[in-house]
Amino acid sequence: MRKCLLLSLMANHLDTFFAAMADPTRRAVIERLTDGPSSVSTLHAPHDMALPTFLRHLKVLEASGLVRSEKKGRVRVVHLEAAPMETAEAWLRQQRHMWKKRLDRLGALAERLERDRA
Amino acid sequence: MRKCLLLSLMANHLDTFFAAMADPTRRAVIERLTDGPSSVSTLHAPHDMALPTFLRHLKVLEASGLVRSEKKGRVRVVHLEAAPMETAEAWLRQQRHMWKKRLDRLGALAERLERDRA
DNA sequence: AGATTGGTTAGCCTAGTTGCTAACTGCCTT
DNA sequence: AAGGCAGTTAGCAACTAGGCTAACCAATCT
Repeated sequence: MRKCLLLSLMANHLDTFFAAMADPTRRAVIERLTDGPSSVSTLHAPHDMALPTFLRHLKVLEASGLVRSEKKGRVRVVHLEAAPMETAEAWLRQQRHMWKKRLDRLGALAERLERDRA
Repeated sequence: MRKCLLLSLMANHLDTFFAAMADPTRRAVIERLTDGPSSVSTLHAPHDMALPTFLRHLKVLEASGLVRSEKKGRVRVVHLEAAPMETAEAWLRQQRHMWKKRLDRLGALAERLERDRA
C-alpha cells in the first residue's frame, strides 16, 4: 500500500518531468542553467518569442520541480534543481537494465541450444 | 554545419522521445516490453481503455523509435528498441555533469575565499 | 514625482492529443 | 463457406499546449 502510493507519486513526477523535457525551448533553458542561476529576461533573450509565452515555459519547468526561483527586488532569479533529473535518469537506467538482463538470458539460452545440438 | 544538423536531428528525437515517455500508459508498455516482445492485444489487456485508443499510444511509441513491430499472420508483435533511451539518458547525464562541474568550481572558489580570509 | 525596466495577468486563437464508438479488413479455425 | 478473432480506419468530442497582444503592477532610476 505504502509502496503503491510512492510509485504513483513517482509516476506523477515522471509525467511532469518528461512533459517538461519534451519542448526544445525548455531543454535549452535547462542547458543554460547548468552554468549558473539567471534572471528571467536574461534567459528569455536568446529565444524568439514573446515574454509571457516564455514565462509559461518557465512555469512548466518550475511545476515539474526542475527549476526553482525567487524574486529579489523586481528581478526573478531562476536556478536548476538536479533531483528530478536524477529520478528520471534512474528510471531509464532501470528499464535498460531489465532489457539487457533479458537479452543476456536469451543469449545464454541460445548458447545452450547450440551446445546441445553439437 | 554538419554538427548543427546532427544536433537538430537529435533535438527532434529528444522531442518525440520525451513526449512519448510523458504518458503513464506508454511508460507501462515500455516496462512490460523489457521482458520480451508481445502482441498488441496482450499489451492492451491490463489497460482499461478501448483498443483503438491503446493502438494510438503504440503508434506514438513507434514514431518515437522506442518500439518496433511487425505483423505475423493476423497478430502484430511489438518489441523494444533501446537506442533512443540511451540517447536521452546520455543527454540527461551530460546536463547533470555540467551542473556538477559548476558546483565544484563554486566550491573551489568558496574554499579559496575562505583561505584568503584566514 | 514621472519614466523606465522587469515581470505578470488575462484573454484569445490554432493545432494537437486523448478518449470514445462504429464499421471494416484480413487471417485463421471449423 | 461461415464465423470469429486480431487489428485497423474513420470520425467525433473534450481538453491541453503553445503561440500572440494588451493591459497592468511594482521596483528602480532621474
